[in-house]
Amino acid sequence: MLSFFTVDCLIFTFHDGKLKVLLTERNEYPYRDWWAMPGYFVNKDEEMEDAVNRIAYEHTGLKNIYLEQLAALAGLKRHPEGRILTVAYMALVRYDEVKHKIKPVTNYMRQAKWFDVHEVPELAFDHNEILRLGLDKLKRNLHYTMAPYELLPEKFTLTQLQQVYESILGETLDKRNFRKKMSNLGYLKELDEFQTGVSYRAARLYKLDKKKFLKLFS
Amino acid sequence: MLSFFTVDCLIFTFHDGKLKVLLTERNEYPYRDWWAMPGYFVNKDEEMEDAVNRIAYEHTGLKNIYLEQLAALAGLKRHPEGRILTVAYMALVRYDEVKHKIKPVTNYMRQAKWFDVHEVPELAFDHNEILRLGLDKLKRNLHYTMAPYELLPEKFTLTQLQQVYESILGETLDKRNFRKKMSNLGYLKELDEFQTGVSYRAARLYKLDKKKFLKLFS
DNA sequence: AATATAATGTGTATTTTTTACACTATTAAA
DNA sequence: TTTAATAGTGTAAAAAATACACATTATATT
Repeated sequence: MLSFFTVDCLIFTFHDGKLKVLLTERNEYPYRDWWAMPGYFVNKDEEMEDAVNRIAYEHTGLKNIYLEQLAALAGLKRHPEGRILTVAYMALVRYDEVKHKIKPVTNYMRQAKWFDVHEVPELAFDHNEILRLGLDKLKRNLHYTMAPYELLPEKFTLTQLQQVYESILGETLDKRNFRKKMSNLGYLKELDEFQTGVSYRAARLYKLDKKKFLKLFS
Repeated sequence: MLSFFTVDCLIFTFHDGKLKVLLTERNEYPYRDWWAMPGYFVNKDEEMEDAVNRIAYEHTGLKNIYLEQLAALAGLKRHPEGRILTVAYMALVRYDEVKHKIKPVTNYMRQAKWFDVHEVPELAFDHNEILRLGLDKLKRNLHYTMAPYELLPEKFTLTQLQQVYESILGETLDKRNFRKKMSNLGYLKELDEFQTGVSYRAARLYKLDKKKFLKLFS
């Protein structure tokens, strides 16, 4: 009737045209030296979401990030010392906002690293399964949620947006059809600004019109 | 770091053209006399899913039912005595298979009753919110899951199937278009059997071809 | 036997959405 | 000025979704 209680958090971002997930190298029994998703015990008087935000903050320096609950896992055999119930979340963050080179504030992990979601090694506990759940949920809800815009900078190009879609769906999309559809949806604001620092034609920047988006999906 | 640990289970079925949910009247502090979804503590050495199955069995007499996890809720203020983490599930059962008039095997509840999902009173704890989650998930996943066929008898009429869709979507559908689409999907087996016991033209019975369904959605 | 009742079962035309497909324009660097 | 790299654009065909109404059939009633 009583159980240990942890939260784990998949932290996704988008960088270099690819969907990435932040993993940490464990420094503690069990699964010492294995890669795992960030996670830890929920404090006695702490709300579960606050615990997730705390853990995400420790790894990214960001507060008030986008969170979705994925699942509760409570298998008696998850942990050698008995049941440790964990509630898994996924967080979406903008790569350009992340404070990199955060020094580990705890000693239960050594380093954190962004992995391409399709190049993830075998992880501690059931974390590969949780990653699958996260990717599935992203994919299933892609068309109804702001997820793509939580992964991208506030101002983004249509090519970047298409790459987000492609990396979540795991398939390539036709450029003309993609742009036609996005512009028909009507919730992208075309800006009078352009990409800078590229050595080829600069693409126009867009941003999400949240009001129109929400009007459409609620 | 330790928390009490319960499971709660929305049990849905379909009867008389309507989607129903099983609720119980509590006989215990807190929320004594309130209606609530079935749920109880998970035993120390019991898997979480086994606990859900146990609770569903106590209320329906059915084993091996269709279950989906909805969410974990762990608010510090859910329960006056402190945090009680609950993992909410939904179960789908066939009304014709349910053992009705099950006598309460426990004394923490008085009676159980099927409610039309749109005529549910104010419930104990956060159970109205969980019901919303369940209905939302049913709706969102309607087209990819076997949910409609878990709610209907094994052999069903197209009208019944359409009623399931309508009650989950909360809108009426065009009969001819619905039938055209279902038959195009190709996973319904048309049987040479007909409804009995009706005082009007008997409708043809169908059943789900699980193999074809799974081939399509995995 | 005739009639009333209640639900079953069926087709077509229109609109909307999705798909397939290739070249010119622009910018910066070499 | 040439090269390299990506941006940006339209049309035709196919598929899917929508709107819409009546004849058929089984039973119950008179």
